[in-house]
Order: sequence, then C-alpha cells, then structure tokens
Amino acid sequence: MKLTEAKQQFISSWGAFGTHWGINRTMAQIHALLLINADPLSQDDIMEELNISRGNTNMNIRELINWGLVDRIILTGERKEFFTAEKDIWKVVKQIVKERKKRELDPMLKLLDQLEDVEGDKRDKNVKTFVETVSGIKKLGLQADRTLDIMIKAEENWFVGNLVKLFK
Amino acid sequence: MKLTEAKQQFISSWGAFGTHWGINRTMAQIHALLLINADPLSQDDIMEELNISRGNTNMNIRELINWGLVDRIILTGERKEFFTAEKDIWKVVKQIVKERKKRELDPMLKLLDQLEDVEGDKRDKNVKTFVETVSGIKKLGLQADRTLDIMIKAEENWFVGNLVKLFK
DNA sequence: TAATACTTTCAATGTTTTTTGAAATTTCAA
DNA sequence: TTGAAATTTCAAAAAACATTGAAAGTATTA
Repeated sequence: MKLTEAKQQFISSWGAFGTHWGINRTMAQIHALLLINADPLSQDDIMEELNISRGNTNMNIRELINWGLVDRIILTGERKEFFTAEKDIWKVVKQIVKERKKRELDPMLKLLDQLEDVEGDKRDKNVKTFVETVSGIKKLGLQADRTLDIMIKAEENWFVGNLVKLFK
Repeated sequence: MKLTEAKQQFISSWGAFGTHWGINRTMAQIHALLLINADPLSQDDIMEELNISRGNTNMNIRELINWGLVDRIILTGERKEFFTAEKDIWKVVKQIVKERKKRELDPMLKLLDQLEDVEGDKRDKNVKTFVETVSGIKKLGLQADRTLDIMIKAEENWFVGNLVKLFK
C-alpha cells in the first residue's frame, strides 16, 4: 500500500472509529492527520487535506486543544499558527482517560450519591432493587475512579510489561 | 428524594450518559429502566414508562438483547413477552467490554496490521512517522486486547480488592 | 381454521448534530 | 496607527441519526 492511500485509510477509519465513541468525526480525523504528520500543519493545510470548511476546522482544532491532545505552535518567521499532536500513544490514551473521567465519571458519581438516599421502606422490593442497583454502580464507579487515577500516573512500561503477569 | 423522582432522574441521566459513549439515548434509558425494576417488564410497560413508540421500543430491546444486556422472559400464563436486565453491574461491565472489544478493537487491530506495511523508504520522515504511529497504536491495542481478555474472565473481587494494591 | 393478541418492519417524519461560509474580530508587521 | 493576514463566531443549511405508527407478519388459543 502506498503512503498516501494508507494515510487516507487511517484518517477515515480513525474518524469512523471516533463516532462509535461519542467523538465527532471531523475532530477524530484532524487528530489522526496530525498524529501521522511529522511536521506541524496550519489550519489551511488541514482544511485542504480533509476538505472541510474553515469554521469546522477551527472549532475542532480548538476542541482538540481543550482535550489536551493538540498543541498550538508558533513557527518563527511565520504569521500563521501551526498545530501538532502528541505522538506518544500512551500519553494520548492517558490524557483521554483523564478528561473523560473528569467530564463523565465524576459527575455520574455525584449523581449516584444523591440517588442512593432515596426515601422509602427498604423492605419494599422496588426500593430495594433501586438502592442496590445504584449502590452497585457507585461501588464499581468508585473503584474505576481509583484505578484510572493510578493508570493516569503510570508509565507505559507498567502497562505493557507487568500488567498481564500480575493478573494471571 | 422520592422513589419515583429518583427513578426518573436515574433513567434520564443514564440516557444522557449513554449518548456520550456512542449509545442511543433510548437504548440506554430502557436499560436503566430494566436495571432498577425488580420484576420483568413487557414492551407495553416500557412504552408507557418512557413515553416512546412501539417500534422504537421493539428495536432498542432487540439491540439490548444483541448486546447481551437484556433477556427475554416468558412468564407462564402470560401471552406477552417480558424483559429483564442483568443486575450484577460487574457482569454488565464485562459484557459491554466484551462486545465493544469484538466490534471495535478487533477490527481496528486488523486495519493497523494492513497499514503497518506501507511501501516506501523508511528514512523518509513522513513514512517513518506514519509507521511509528501506526505501530505504536497497534502495540498498545494488542496489550489492551490481552488485558481486557483477562478482565472479562475475572471476578469482581479481583478488580475491587487487589488491583489497586498491585498497581502501587 | 379463524380470530385475536402480540411482535416486527420500515418509509416517512422529526430531532439533533455537524458543517458551512460570510461577517466580525483580532493580530501584527510596516 | 493602518491594513492585510489570520482567526473566530454563529446563523443558516445540510447531514446524520432517532422515532413514529400503521401495515405486515407470527404465534397462540378457542
């Protein structure tokens, strides 16, 4: 396979993949494009490569920066801004985990706390099932929270090297 | 908080939560509803509780059954079918992980395999970055694949009890 | 077997999300 | 300062996705 074709393939698949995970297709594609480009790209480069509008490009780059996945680069002698993505995939994964934890897991745990102390007779089957389900989710959520915190601080070696052995 | 209100809250939040993870809102809500109901519900029960149409209900129940999260129950003496969800959250999580791995991670790894042997001079900076990025993702993906396989087979105790200690 | 209860399908419709592009704003070199 | 280059905004348009409901299909029982 030629490089150009492989790049296209990667970008389009990364985009499709993203949509299954609640990530906007264009955002995932821009990320993919920056991941596989050695040098930083300008907004115009990205627009041209992906055939998308200026506004769309701008919004999604911003979003990627908010997620901590892309950096704005100022090249000396250039008026334009350039953009580049972190290439170390382990760092990328940790960053995504960190953000999703903050945006989704933490609020969910807060909600479960409130729902846990529902009024009513605990002997009532419906109250019981509700409370038990909510508590069960909270318990696992808290554990996931702790585990992910540790993962976020860990080195890749830890994950790739030792995890499997420890679990067996 | 009253049970009715808490249920509503849980269902609606679970639905919103789902949309952030590429899961259709209604599907997540039906799942939530079945999770917190001690007894199985019929299609009509679900339609009424969530104010959704027959077709929508039917399609999303089916999807939940495909995901292995909901079971069809035949109650003796009843003509209708009833539905119930697995209440053990650890089992639910493992089932979701198993399915998403099959549907998303496995195909992604297959793709990366193909992209890895792109033609071209490895000294070319662009070829080099492409190959390195793809290989990096593949390496981490394979590790995740193995780790998740172990997780799928594990008991909850393992996760809740020992994981943290091992990681420290 | 026929009548009835229940389930499934899917074209049409509605809703949400994404994208566009032109106008407004900001930046910076001269 | 000024004004050209670059960036940002956002209302409107397009695209993607979800939902409806009536008709077709199936299973059950009298």
